[in-house]
Amino acid sequence: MKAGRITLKDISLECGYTVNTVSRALRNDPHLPESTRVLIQDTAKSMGYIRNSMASSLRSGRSHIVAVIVNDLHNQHFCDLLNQMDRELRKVDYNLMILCMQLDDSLAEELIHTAISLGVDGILYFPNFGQRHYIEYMTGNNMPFVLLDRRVNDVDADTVRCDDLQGGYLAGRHLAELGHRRFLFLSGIEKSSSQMDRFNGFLQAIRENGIPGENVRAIPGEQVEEALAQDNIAPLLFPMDYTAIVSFRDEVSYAVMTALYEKGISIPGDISIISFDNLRAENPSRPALTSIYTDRSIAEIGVKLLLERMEDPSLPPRSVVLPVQIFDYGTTAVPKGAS
Amino acid sequence: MKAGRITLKDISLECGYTVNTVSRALRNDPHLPESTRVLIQDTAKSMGYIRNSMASSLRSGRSHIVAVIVNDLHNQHFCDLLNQMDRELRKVDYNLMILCMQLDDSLAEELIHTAISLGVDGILYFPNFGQRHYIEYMTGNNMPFVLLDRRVNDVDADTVRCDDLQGGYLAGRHLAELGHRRFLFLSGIEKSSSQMDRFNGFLQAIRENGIPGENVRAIPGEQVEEALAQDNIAPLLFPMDYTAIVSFRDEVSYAVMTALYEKGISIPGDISIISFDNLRAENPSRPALTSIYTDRSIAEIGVKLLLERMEDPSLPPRSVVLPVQIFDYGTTAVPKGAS
DNA sequence: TGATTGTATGTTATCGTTAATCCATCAAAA
DNA sequence: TTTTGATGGATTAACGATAACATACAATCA
Repeated sequence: MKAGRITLKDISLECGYTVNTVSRALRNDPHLPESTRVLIQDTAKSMGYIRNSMASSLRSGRSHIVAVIVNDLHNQHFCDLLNQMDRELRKVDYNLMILCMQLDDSLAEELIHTAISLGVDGILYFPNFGQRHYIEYMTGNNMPFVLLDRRVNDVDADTVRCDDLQGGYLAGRHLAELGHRRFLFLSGIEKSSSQMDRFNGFLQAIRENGIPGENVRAIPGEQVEEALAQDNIAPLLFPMDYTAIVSFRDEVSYAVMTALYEKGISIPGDISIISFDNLRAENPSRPALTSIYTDRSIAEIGVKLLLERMEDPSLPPRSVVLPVQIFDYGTTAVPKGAS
Repeated sequence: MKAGRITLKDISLECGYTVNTVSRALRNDPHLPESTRVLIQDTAKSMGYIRNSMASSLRSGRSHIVAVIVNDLHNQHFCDLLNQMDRELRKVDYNLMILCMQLDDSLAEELIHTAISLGVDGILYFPNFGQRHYIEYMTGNNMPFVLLDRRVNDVDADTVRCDDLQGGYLAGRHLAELGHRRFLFLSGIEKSSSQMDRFNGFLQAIRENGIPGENVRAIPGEQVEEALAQDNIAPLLFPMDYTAIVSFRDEVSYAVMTALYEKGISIPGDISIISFDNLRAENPSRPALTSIYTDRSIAEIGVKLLLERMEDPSLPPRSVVLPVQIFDYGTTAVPKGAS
């Protein structure tokens, strides 16, 4: 019996072929005759051989690992996407490595650094705002990558994201058509392009319905996030000078719903609520919520673009904008007393 | 300018030291004089050097990666723990690689295989039931590992888990003392040791309070999970021959609460509900829920045990059982009409 | 003064795998 | 017969970093 890990050399000794031939057999090199290949593969299996990926990657230059860099794992929206990516990548024999920046934006560069150091073949990146610098870091190191969920201004790179402008528009039109005239808009983090687009789309829709922009009370994203973190979102909801709430992501909506329940305010009887993201599509354990989102294809398409980019770095940059839909799960209705 | 990645050799050429000296400088070898080290490090930095971890790991035998193998990422409980692990590991300059088995139990072996192949330094493993085989696979390959959240019968390995027996007991005692006599117990996946322990602890507590075991209607875990997946948990709740619900994990509890709300049944007015896991500890965006859990230390301690094991494989196996507490967030009360 | 120690480096040999070449052998084609 | 071309494989040289050992030179000590 051998001490450490079994290597190609051990197999080579065992079955009489050279290391090279063993290597090729285990990689299913078609130039080897069936019989040799089977013999070697069987021997390897019976000896409990496990390929040393580090050596393999070092030599071949490919690691078969894709890294995804995310903000954190507390957002179910992200987790769903990660799951889907993992599935997509596994299909084509890649591993997904999740690198999490723990809400600390400055970790992004370090994580990209780590990914490059580890020799991943590509990076899926959920950029926050103002991260051109990091993106140039990937470009400078010839690292294939795809931007997800958000576009980054003035950066010409592969991107997949939802049509946030349309999303905001749909939300606004839906509520306006129901008869709502005054709104509370709970923003996401300021300056993210998703945020801006959704807000602008929303404004456009209500204006088209003859509602002035002043009828929207918008709470800055920082305030919302802070309130959420402190489990104290109720103060943001008063005075109740509106009949409908639009919130930037489902997590916030759930917190709001809970706060309203506690005050005895009914949804959608007293207040309508609509939000973004696609929690519900993947996670049936949450209460239904009227929401605007696209399906999981953002993960699927992101992976697809990345694989293509890895294959051919000279491809022109592509940008995929996924259409969104409104899914009415019953948290919106005509405003009170207006039926 | 150089084409591919910068290597030690490039730095060596640039600053006149040998590759070896450069390598040592970048690893902060104390035998090098300050001046040389600083010079080399500065040169490396200005050239944009990024260490090739594959080559480094291959030679040194250490990858500075720890893998964690999880069921899936839909359970917020897991995601919280992962976040915490990541943080702990980053402190000591390790990377966490999350390998997800997509609810497909048979993937476990493949993922362990992958982890070994990638040369991770250790594995954090959330075992499901009946997985001695996989554990032996790690042992057989001299891979340091720690079992989390669940014990595996007859396996003598480092383990960290919550005291599920006590958890079940606390739940039972709490409800019995409030005056509840008939219960609905929504189980987790059958045969998991957590499940068994919680149920047994629960039974023990109510028996001590003079309540017969028949007063507990237990729904098998498979049925619960299936209902959850189909977003149709309501049928399990009828007939309503009980006044309190105990559910195996918070996700289920939320689904149940939603279902009850929809039927106009109030919590805790009509029905009390109590559950396990520690969602709330990390995620304030969920409604409060009377729940039994320990803190995030399961991640912290798991990482600690693993690091120790990696350092000294000859250590005797250790088993840490974390105490649990009941956190009463107001979803339990005296049964209706009993006050 | 010669021996010894220590400091600051250079040399050389791997780690395990894969890529690039090269070399037999044998059969079919010219 | 010689040429050509598959077969089936062996040889050799990397990939980039690190470990073990060696060396040169100065400082220290008996």
